[in-house]
Amino acid sequence: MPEGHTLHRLARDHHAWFAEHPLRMSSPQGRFAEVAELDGQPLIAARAIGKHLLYEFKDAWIHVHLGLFGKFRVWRSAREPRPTVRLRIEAADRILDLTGPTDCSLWGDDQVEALRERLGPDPLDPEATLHDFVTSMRRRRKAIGAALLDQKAVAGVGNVYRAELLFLSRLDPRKPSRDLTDDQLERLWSDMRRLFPLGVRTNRIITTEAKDFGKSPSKLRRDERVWVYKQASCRVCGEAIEREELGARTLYWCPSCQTS
DNA sequence: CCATCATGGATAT
DNA sequence: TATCCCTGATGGC
Repeated sequence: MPEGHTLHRLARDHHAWFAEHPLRMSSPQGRFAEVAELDGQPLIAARAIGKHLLYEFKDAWIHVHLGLFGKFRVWRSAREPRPTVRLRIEAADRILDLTGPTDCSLWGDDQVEALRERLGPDPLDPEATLHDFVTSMRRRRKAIGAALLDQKAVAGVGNVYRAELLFLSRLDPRKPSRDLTDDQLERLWSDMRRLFPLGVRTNRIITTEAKDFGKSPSKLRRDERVWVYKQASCRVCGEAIEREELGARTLYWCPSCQTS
């Protein structure tokens, strides 16, 4: 679940549910007990940058990073938290439980600023530009397949979108990032600008065209939503999809189509 | 019941 | 590059 679109969707929902409400804040598991210091304060805003989620309060932030396992659950009536719940946010009509995040600690403005500086352009940030992206990608010495996962290069891309973006551009994942043409970088950026908002709206990663299946995007089966990620054979040429480690994650790609 | 796997990333070496 | 962390769904026995 957690690529950039997930965090932006969470920020949107949590903002709608909780902003300006005084909230109960607790950490039943105890690992991030410090969040209870904000108990009773109103949430000013919830927002996402790349794969990071930030809750803004008057004098502090809560920073959430889901990692691979982090998950939110929402309840509409009272219930005991499971013992693994690391953050519980409670308003009058809703309870939000967070399990398994790598982080949900209290942050100051300086840490938030450092995070912003550390991350590359986020395609879901309206102020990010193609120029930012091109400049950033041209600075990398890595293969494009590794650079897309590097949050300092571009923020929010995860293993699924990486595979799909490379396929949509028919790019060889091993091509050095800095050797991509202007057109190739522009295609990557415009695909992210197009697909990530769709991911936020549907809460799913969809890179195929729903109309090709005669369905609405939300009706697509899991295997219809993507071109290559965890697929056995290529939708376009029928060749076997390869899987190999690149950038410390399993990359899925079509060696016969992705030669640019 | 147990092993395996997962859309991530920090840190040590 | 290797190691570690965090949870829970799944599938094989």
